[in-house]
Amino acid sequence: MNWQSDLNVIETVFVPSLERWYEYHKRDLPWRHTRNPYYIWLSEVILQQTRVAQGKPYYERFIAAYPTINDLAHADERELLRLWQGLGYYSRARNLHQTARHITEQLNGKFPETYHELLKMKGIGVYTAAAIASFAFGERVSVVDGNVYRVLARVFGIDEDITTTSAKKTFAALAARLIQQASDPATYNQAIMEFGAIQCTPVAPDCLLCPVQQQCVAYLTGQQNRLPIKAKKAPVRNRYFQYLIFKNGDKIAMRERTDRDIWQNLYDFYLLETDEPKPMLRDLLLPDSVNELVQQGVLSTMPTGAMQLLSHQRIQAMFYVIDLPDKLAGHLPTGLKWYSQAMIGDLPKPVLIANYLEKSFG
DNA sequence: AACTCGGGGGC
DNA sequence: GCCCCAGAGTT
Repeated sequence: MNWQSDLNVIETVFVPSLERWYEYHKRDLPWRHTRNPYYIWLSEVILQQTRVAQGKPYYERFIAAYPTINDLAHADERELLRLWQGLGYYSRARNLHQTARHITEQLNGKFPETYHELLKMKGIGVYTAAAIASFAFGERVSVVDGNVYRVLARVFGIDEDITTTSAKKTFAALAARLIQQASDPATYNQAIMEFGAIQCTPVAPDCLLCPVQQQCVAYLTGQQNRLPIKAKKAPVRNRYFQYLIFKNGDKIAMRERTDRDIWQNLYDFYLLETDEPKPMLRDLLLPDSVNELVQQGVLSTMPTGAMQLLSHQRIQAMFYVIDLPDKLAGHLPTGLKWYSQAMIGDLPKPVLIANYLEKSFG
């Protein structure tokens, strides 16, 4: 079935229907009370792959901590990551910082105002560029996010796999055509996303009260639960982290993660990763220098375990606390540094580590 | 085109 | 369990 044959009929009904629906059903969200491109940008980056309910408190904290892009540009990166802690995808925070500096220093503080200029910024891709361009500057460019894929796939009965490049082109072309019908591009873009989030939900969409029910191919053919089509993701990778937590008095040894891996620029402890579970400290193959520290230290508490589920990894961690006498405090493995409890509170940490610290030392 | 990058919430 | 969330960058 070719959706293009029905497009002319549907599009003139679909767009105004969504705009009307939005006017009545839209949520009152803080970033909807501004056209300041800096605030819009901040909200959009926070909301990438993140639910509104999760991102909202972060948005409030960020605009309080960094009221202007100039403030963000001059922020301490560690403090910024600490504010971002728990949101995940930490490269978003690093790119945010980098782009704030770029705009402040290279662009003389002038925020890019067009879709194409916005796309050049680090951390601003096709979705975010379209969102800022339309919301802040009124440009007639269409956003295509997860909500839009779902709504369009259902209403227009598109059964291409949305993870493929060709499908992305199909949806982008359709969205670009639809927004030509919009009375206001910003309102329409927000409307279709809000509609996907509230009405045309992934599971159990509210078709009975849907304003475009009679225009929806999926509803009319009973395919709401089949569309959109999406290829399954690769299974999650299992990883086993053995953490050695060196203590000296009230100080704990931590290090910044700098490898090309998860949690870049966040802080954790001395880590030995193994390819299978190693619940016994004595089974760990440690470097000689580290092993010597372990031998001379005191295993001060029972080892504890924890699991952290990411979207693409399942991390099973063991935590071994080792008390070091003063005379060995200067012999930490490379990269580790001593931090007092108060200092650790200011360090950005993965949720796995923050939870552990809270439970064991909080 | 495929991989990688977090964490949480809903069912 | 499984899916998805106002995606982007790298390989």
